[in-house]
Order: sequence, then structure tokens, then C-alpha cells
Amino acid sequence: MQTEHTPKSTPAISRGRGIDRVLDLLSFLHTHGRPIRIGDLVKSLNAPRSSTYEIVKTLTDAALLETTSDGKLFFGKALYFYGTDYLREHDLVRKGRDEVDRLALATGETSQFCMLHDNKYTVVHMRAGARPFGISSDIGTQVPLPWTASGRLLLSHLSAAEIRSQVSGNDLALPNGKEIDLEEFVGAVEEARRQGFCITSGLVDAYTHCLAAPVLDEESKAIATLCFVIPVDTSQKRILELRDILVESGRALSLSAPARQANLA
Amino acid sequence: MQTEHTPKSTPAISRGRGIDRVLDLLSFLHTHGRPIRIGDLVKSLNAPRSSTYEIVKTLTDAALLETTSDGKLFFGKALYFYGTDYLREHDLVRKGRDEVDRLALATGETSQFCMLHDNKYTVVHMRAGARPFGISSDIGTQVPLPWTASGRLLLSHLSAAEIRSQVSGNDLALPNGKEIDLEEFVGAVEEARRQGFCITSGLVDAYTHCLAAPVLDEESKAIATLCFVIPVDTSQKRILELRDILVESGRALSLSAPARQANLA
DNA sequence: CGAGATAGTCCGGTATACTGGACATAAGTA
DNA sequence: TACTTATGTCCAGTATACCGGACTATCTCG
Repeated sequence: MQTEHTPKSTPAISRGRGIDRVLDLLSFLHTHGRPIRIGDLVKSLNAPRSSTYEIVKTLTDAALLETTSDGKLFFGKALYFYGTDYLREHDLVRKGRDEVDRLALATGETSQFCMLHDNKYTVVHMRAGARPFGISSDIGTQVPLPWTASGRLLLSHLSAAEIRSQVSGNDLALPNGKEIDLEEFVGAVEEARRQGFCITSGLVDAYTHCLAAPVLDEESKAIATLCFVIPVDTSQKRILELRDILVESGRALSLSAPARQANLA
Repeated sequence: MQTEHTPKSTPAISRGRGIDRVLDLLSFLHTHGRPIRIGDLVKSLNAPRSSTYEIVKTLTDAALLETTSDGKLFFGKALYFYGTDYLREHDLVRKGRDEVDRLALATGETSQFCMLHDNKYTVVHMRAGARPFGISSDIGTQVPLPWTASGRLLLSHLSAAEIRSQVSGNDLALPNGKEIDLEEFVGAVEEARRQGFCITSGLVDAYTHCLAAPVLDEESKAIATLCFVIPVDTSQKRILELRDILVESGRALSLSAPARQANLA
């Protein structure tokens, strides 16, 4: 499941395929998030200079990249068009976006639509709530799965063993320095599946709850999640209210009825 | 200015760079506009089969492509993220989109934000008007420059000679079979620049006017346009009213004052 | 002015990516 | 059954894409 073109252990510089260089370039540009000078790019990618120039030229001609006014590089128009095409053809994501916008408007809470990408929790769409609260993560932001409620749902179709192998050691270390216990996490995933929703508190930061509901595919596997990011001081009553709204929205987007016996235990 | 990786005259199949194959693939997928089977892809691209399989695998692993439920290929999540990144960093396009949405809402008319791409008029964003009228072109749609009012504005920084060389013979043939006279077109471009807006009638189809205003960069060159697509039977008064709104919006997005003596002649 | 970064071009040798073709399935169809 | 059409894998030879390194040209800073 590792992406093959980014050898983790060997940042070594070897003769490489042009394609792989391109993929690395784009991927780096995404995590970097801002325009970058070509020299820095060469250093960051640890790629041969002349090849990089060549590739950048090719990509720029094809409008996959653009040069900003101050000579830096970033994504170009073609990628915008391709992204739009993706959205047009991809019902689920399109509906998910609409639902997020609707939820944020209706509840005033910061809402997100998330999917698994690169084996990470990834924000596909988000809309900030009414009160400007904290820093809401941008679209495309990736976070280790154990840090989020959605992460627990997105893994909930896997067996305990599979979960253990998916979560690399690093991912269990929270931003606040604490470490999540692996077995506890496996249990939480299990519980999330049984309940059909998940709530976590103070994981990514100390001041928020994370409240998530799954979107299921035909086989009742969570292919995406909807979630609210809400202040810790939210009342229990309000939390439950939001949870019900979220679960309902998730069900509406799902391709199958939950099939789980939702409220048994 | 031709994209180098698509030799027009030689659809020949020769040993090619992987990168170029990828660019061709993406570009084709965009114009195709729908998921496609890999076999058809091979035929359409006239590319070696084994290489295509290899490339598709690589791109799929990197999430640039995705396989649909019925085994067809289309753009993947990564491209959606890259497109979002583009939008986030690209002020002009972001503002242009907002303005289009605003205009469509305020006037009820179908509105578009357009730019030059691949030497074609390209719809960067659009929003359908209040009355569902005709077929509004999707985002990413490309049309020969002479067919549109925007096209005249987007070329208006060029000399007559440059314009002649930009417009290839094919582009002058309208969908209705008629042919635009090249010199007439050059004149229209000139006039569009002088006036700071442009109106065309019955070009792409017989039932619409196309009304466009430029967005200028620091050197007063049109880098984009805003436009309305309106029914032929719109009253003259209404047209002028919409024109003023559009010109004003274009000015607001511009990086320079029009600098042209707008209403001289 | 010299020293040190940075952007960008150019070129020849060679490691290897790309390709054609063979092969294995499976589905449709006549 | 036999024939066609599609997807997909694998392999070895060679055309060539990629890389290292040399070279220019700016720019900045001391």
C-alpha cells in the first residue's frame, strides 16, 4: 500500500523514471502547500538538477505547473481543470461537499467531509462554522488516523490484525506528546463500528471534540466520513443532537443501509 | 505555443518518454470527459499497450487516476487536491469564481469566467442563470477564440500580425457552417480593445448573445474575461445594463485601471 | 572587486525505461 | 465448439531519456 515512488528509507539519488520524478514533484508541492523556487525544489526532492529543469519545463508547457510572478513554481491551470473533472464525475465527493456546506450552514459548526488517502485521514472538503473557532484544517490536509474520530470509522472494516499493521508507530504519537495505546485504539475502532459513529476529545488539540459519522458503500464499509469539530465546552445535549444530525446525513449519503444493529448495547 | 507532446500531424507511434505519455493521457481524459476503458484509451492515444498498462498502474497507485466500479479509468483524488491547491493560491481565479457566482445570482443570467488555455477560449468557471436556458458549457470546455466575444478580448493585446498567426484556419469555421472572415475578426479584436468590452451574436449558436468584459493585468493586457450568455430576444436596454455591470466587475478584478480612453469614438 | 548563491543551458555516455510480441484468461457470440 | 475481442502479465533487446558536470549569467553581500 505504500506509494512506490517514494522510497522512505532511501532518500538516495539514483537514476529514476521521469514519471516517478513527476509524481514526487507534485506530491511534494502539495504537502509544501506554497509556491517554491526551483532550486529549493531540487534540494527538497533530492533530484538531479538538470532533470528537474527538464521536467519542470515540460510540466509548465503542459500547464500542470505555473510560474508565479516572483519566479516560483506551483500547480497550474490544467490541474484545476482535472480536479473539476474529478468532482463532476464523482458523485460521492460532490454530494459530500454539498452536505458539508449544508451542515455548516444549518448548525453553525465547522464541518468536514473526509476520506482515506495515502493511508491517512484526509480532509476532502470543509466549511468553517459560524463562530471563527480555532484553526480549521484546509482541504487536502492529512493527519494520522489515530488522531481523529473519522480515522476510527475509516478503519472499521478491517480486522484487528490489519489495523495493527496499518497504523505505523509514529502515528500513535499525538501532537501534545502523549502516546495512544495501540490496543486501546483497536478497541476504539471496533466500538466505532458497533455504534455507527465516533466521538473523540482533545486529540489533535485540547480544545475540541471531534464528532464523526460514516458514509457506507454497498458492503457497509466506511468509504468516507462526515464530521463536526466542536469546542470542548459544548453541552452534552447539544453533542447528542449534533451526533444525530451527522449520523442521519451520513446515512443519506451511504450506498447501503447501515445493516448494523445500531443501538444494541 | 503548441503543446510539444501532441504532434498534430504525426499520430505516429514511436518510442516516447513516459512523461509525455502521461501528459497525453491526462489531456485526452479531459477532452474525453468521461471514464474510459483502458483498451479504448490505448486506441485513442495510439500508444503501446504494455506501456499504457504500466503507466496506468503507476498513476493509479499515486491516485492521479481512479478505477470506477465498472472498470473504467478517470481522474483520481490527488488531482482533486492539486486542483484545490491551485485555487487556494490563485487569487485571480478564486475571485473570478466568486464574482461569477455573485453575478449569476444578482442578474439571473448565465455567467462565466474565462481564460486563454492551449490557445483556446476556456471556461474556468460558470454558473447557470435563473431560467434554465440552452446548454451551458461545463467548466474546462474549450472553444476556438473566434467563436466568442471573450476570445476577441483575450487576443486584444496582440498585433494584427500576431492575431493572424494565432488563429488557425479551422478555428474560423463556425458550428453553423459559416466562416468568419479573418480580417473582419482582426478588426473586431481591435474594436473590442478600444471599447473595453465585446458583444457577439449567434456565433456558437443562433439563440444567444455573448457579452464579455476584460480583466486586465498590470500592463492592461486581458488575462481573463467575465461574460454573460443571454437569449437573443433580450432587450437593448437590458443588454446595455448587463454590459455596464460586467465591465464594472471586470474592472474590480483588474490589476490595473483600464488606461484606455474607454468612450472616445 | 572577488566570493558565494542561484538560475539556467548544454552535451556526451550509459543505465534502463519502453516497447513488441508472446502468453494466459475470460466473456461474448455465432 | 471455435472464433473474436477484451483485460492483464511477463520478458528481453535496444533506443534513448536521464544524469553529472562543465559552463554562463545574474545578483548580493562584504
